[in-house]
Amino acid sequence: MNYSVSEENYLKTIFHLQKKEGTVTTNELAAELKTRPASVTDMMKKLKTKKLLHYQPYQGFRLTADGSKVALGIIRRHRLWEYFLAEKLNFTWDEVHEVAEELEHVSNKKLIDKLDAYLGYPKNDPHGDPIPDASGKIEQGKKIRLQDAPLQIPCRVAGVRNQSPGMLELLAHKKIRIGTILEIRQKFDFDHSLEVKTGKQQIITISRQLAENLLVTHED
Amino acid sequence: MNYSVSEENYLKTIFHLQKKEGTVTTNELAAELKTRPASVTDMMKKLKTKKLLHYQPYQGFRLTADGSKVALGIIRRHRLWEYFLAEKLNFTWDEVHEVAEELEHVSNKKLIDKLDAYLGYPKNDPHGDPIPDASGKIEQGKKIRLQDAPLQIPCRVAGVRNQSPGMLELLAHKKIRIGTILEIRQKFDFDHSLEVKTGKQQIITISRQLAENLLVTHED
DNA sequence: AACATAATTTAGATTTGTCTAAATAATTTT
DNA sequence: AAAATTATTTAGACAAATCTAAATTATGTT
Ligand SMILES: [Mn+2]
Ligand SMILES: [Mn+2]
Ligand SMILES: [Mn+2]
Ligand SMILES: [Mn+2]
Repeated sequence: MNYSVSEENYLKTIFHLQKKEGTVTTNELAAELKTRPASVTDMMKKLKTKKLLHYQPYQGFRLTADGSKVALGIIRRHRLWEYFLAEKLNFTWDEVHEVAEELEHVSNKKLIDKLDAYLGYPKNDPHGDPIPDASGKIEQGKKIRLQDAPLQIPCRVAGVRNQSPGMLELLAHKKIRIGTILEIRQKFDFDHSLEVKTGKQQIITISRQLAENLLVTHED
Repeated sequence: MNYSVSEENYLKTIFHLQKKEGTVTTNELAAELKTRPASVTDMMKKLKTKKLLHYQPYQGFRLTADGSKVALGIIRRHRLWEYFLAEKLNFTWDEVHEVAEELEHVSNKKLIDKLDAYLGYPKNDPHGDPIPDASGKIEQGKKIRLQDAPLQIPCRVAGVRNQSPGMLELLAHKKIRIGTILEIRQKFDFDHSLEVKTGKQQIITISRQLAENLLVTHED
């Protein structure tokens, strides 16, 4: 019932990767965790014997129901701490991830549930990602890329797919944050750039690269 | 500059033990950490090569200045988290230690300093122990007469009000020095004598005259 | 289908932290 | 001072997590 820091980091990363495609490969996971494929194989064998993973050699892997449950617990802790750091300790949203990466491994249930209550049961972390509740249930607001959002309909920035310093710098410059309301006025086929109206009625231009990495939900 | 959870637990425990007596022994430390003497010896060698410890085989050990500095950092984190848990998350004072035992190992300086600020720079943890500041300085409690110290609470001999030869002879005989830890077990109204437990777990009797002239501070 | 390339696994080594059992040193008792 | 006891260290082993290099399996190309 208790997992090592290393096991937890593997489980969480597999959970995220398998959302994008059904199944995760050895090299993919090694790249994401900055480790070697041989190390991944070793860990996959271990997680399989613990029944947290479906795995047959050369076939890729995905979490079992038990594995997903463990992963959701880690993600809950990670995102609650991110919220705490941003909301209570005044960390900026690009600083919180690194610290939460360590705090997430303190797995005392009472601590996390009390933290949740103290924070007022927040629904989303500072990056707009949903926070699983105490039972592991996660609210999926259907996030789409700004690029794919309909014209003339206001939507709300709910997350980013990329947290590179360059991206964050650009967002800061354009004054776009989680929660910012955007409405696409026009799409230009030539360079796939967008002309967008902000909540403050300013007209700005958003490049294809940025529009691909901005996640929005329907405003309501 | 970064230490493992295990190294940190050793450093912190040595710091606490060496306060009671100048030097710490292998068995003492093994008992406190619930490990084996052989494991302690292994770790002592490692901490010595890292220059955190003074250690010669069979001679016991104590922290170097560097080692104490690291230990104080761990104690600062531990006690700040204890304060947070009690004050903000409504943990009771007997629950906080166990959780802080894990949180103390998240050693991000910015996190701890921001937490400190958020909590309003508390001076003491929920057990009354002083919290070291960001530079590692620890506030020593004010000196009171042993006679006026609370029962069942360990305190530290910090001075004497009287330095007559007779007093010093008596102190030497009872093996009481500056730094000795004493805990009052019982106060007798008839003659105002005290039954006191020493740091070495010996039970001794201290007369009214002596108790009036011994100055102690709250431990730690 | 055969070959080349890429992905994955295996074999064997390393580091960290722990353990048991045996050897050695220090301390206490006689 | 010798013997007995206790404390400490050493030797050798093990589990966890990682690595490199080599072997194996899968995939893509001609
Ligand atoms: Mn992590
Ligand atoms: Mn996040
Ligand atoms: Mn600890
Ligand atoms: Mn405390």
